[in-house]
This record gives sequence, structure tokens and C-alpha cells, in this order.
Amino acid sequence: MTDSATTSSGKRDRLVESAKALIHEQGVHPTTLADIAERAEVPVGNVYYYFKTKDEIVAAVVDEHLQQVRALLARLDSRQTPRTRLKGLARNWADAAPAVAQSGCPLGSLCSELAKRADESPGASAEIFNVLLSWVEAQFRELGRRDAPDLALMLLSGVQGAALLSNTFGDPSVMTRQVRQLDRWIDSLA
Amino acid sequence: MTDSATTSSGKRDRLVESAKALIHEQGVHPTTLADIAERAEVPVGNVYYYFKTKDEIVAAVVDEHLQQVRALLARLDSRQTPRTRLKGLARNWADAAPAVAQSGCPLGSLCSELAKRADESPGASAEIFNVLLSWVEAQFRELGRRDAPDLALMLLSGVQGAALLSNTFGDPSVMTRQVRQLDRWIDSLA
DNA sequence: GTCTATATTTAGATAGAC
DNA sequence: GTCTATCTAAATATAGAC
Repeated sequence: MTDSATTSSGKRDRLVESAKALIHEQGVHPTTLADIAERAEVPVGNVYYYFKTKDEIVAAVVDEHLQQVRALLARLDSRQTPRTRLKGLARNWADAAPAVAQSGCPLGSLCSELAKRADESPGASAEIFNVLLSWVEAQFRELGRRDAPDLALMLLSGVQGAALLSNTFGDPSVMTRQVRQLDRWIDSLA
Repeated sequence: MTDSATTSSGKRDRLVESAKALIHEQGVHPTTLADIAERAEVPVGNVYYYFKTKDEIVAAVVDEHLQQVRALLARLDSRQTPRTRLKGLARNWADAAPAVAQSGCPLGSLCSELAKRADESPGASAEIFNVLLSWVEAQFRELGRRDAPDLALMLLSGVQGAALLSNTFGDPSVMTRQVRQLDRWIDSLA
């Protein structure tokens, strides 16, 4: 019903969810197909019925993240002003602080690992940050800032860098402190 | 001469340098001992004379980074004012933009990967960012800012996040733009 | 100290029964 | 569509000759 394949029920989705969680916790490379299958409660060999290679699972996880980001931004779009929309995004990150301290930003650490691959082109993971960056930029532009691209870069970088430090130190407060600071920074803009 | 072992010449250092470069380019997990040995022009089996495990090589690479950061900060300490010292650090990052766009920040991507490991404690890689953070904080305090810890976090996060985005997009200008912005931000502080 | 050959383990992937 | 059993390849690590 949801996609082209004639798949009956749940297993494919469970595998993607399992892979998503494990990749967040352990990283792409250390996560094995056996790990993924076990957590999804699917026999190992069966994985290959749904995905021809490990790369295909990773691609599905990236796509899942992309859809999730799109859904989040769509929800935020219902808010009245660009400022409240930006603050909603910030709030979202602050809420994720404990998970981020433990395993890093699910998007950031994934992109960090995928960017190292020999692929020439930016790849699908870049699209996630592209979507985020464009959206934030649009909010700043609506706030009347002509330097919207720079401001968007500053905000996203600030969050991603804090996520990395928070994870490195295993300390959620690093993330929350930085988000609070960025929140004030948004307020300070004309 | 340089360390406790009775090692005669070069090989250990070559292995660490090789590992450092490969880990930057490919990441920790994908880099094999065979890769490291080949690049260092040392036979594979011989690696185990210098390092008992792969983890030991990684630890040596982390330590190498730590020493390098300490040396950089020591050089910057010779500058006259805290502001010129901070700008020297920023300049250093801007110069690294091409390499960062290609393979990420050597420190950031390494910490990102190591933080995911099951280890409870922050580990040695956290010490690198600790040193950097403390140093930057000291500069801001010398500038008379009582919010020095927050400012230091903002600066380091801003750089690390930009490095991640720059690498994700494979675009050096993302890094240089952000550093320029942070440079202006430093100027704007009382 | 240096190196070759090899043991061990594990992960990705496939074949084919049901 | 589902699953078991297994092949193949590669990576870490060791034994032991020189």
C-alpha cells in the first residue's frame, strides 16, 4: 500500500527502524547486518529479501531521516512568526540533548561518517542539511535579514558543533547551554 | 631518544603518521592495519611489534593530535593580545578549509567516531577539546568577559559545525564563510 | 628487531529448501 | 515470501623463522 513492493507486513519498516537506531548508537560501519536483523527480530538471511546490500539499508535510513526532517519543518511551518518557528526548531534540539550527549546528533554523526566515503558527489545525506539550511534561511529572510544565508549557517553550525562537543564530553548540558545561547542570539537580531 | 622504548629508527613514527592521515581520510573503523602498514612502508606483521592492538594505534594518533594542538596553542600564546590570539586560531582553521571540505575536521570527525564507542568515560579524545575550550575561554576572560565559557563554547561549536557542513557538501567556502563570520563576531565583543 | 606465513574471527552475501 | 545453512572475503592477531 505504502510503496511499490508487494510486501505484506512490517518487516521492512522494522529493519529500517532497527538500522536507524543502531546507526545512531554505534555508527554506520560498526553496525552489522546481524545486529540489525536481531533487533528487528528478523532472521539474518531474510534481510536480503528486502535489501540487496548493506548500502541499500543505509540509504533507506538516510531517506527516513529526510522524511522526518521534512515532517518536522512542516509542523513548524504552522507557527505564526519566523521567530517562533526558529525557536521551535531550537526547542526541538534542546529536547534531544540527552540522546545527543549519549550518541551524538543522529543526522550530524551520520553525515560525518558518510562524507568520508570515496563517493565524489555530496550524496543523499547532504540533502538533509540542504533542506534544513534552506528552511532556516527562509525564516531569517522573512525576518528581513539580507544576510540570511550567513545567519542560517551560523545557527546550524552552532547546533551541530555543540552536538559534537556534547557527545564527546558525554554531557547534555553542553548542548542545552549552547541552544539557550543561540535562542538569545535569535532574539537579539533586528 | 624520544621515548622509553629502545626503538632504533622511524618506523613507529611512520606508522602513527600513516594512521593519522588514513583515519582523517577514511575514518577509524574503515582503516585497516594493512592500509596503515602499506602507507608507512612497513610489513603488516611488523605492526604488532610496535602496537599490541589496533586500539593502541588509535590511541597514539589521538595523543599525536593532542600534542599538535598544544604546540599550536603555545605558538599562539606568543602573540600580544587575546584578540589576535583568537584570530590566529581562526586563521588556522580557515587555512584548513580545503582539507576539511574533503575529509572533515581531523579532530572533530575522530571524536565523533570515538564517542560512539561503548566506553563509559569521555576518553582521551575529549581531552583535546578540553584543552582547546579552556584556552579559548582564557582568552575571552582576558578580554574581560565574564561569560567566557559560553563564548568559548559558541566559537568552538561554530567551527566544528561548519567543518561538518563543509565536509557534507564537499564545499570549502562553507568553512571560510563561517570563519569570516566568527572573526567579525570576535571583533564585535566589547 | 624484522619479517613471512598463517591462524582466527567476523562480516557481507548467496543458494536453495520450505 | 520466509528462513537455514553456508560460502567467500577481509580484518585482527599470532607463531615463529631469520
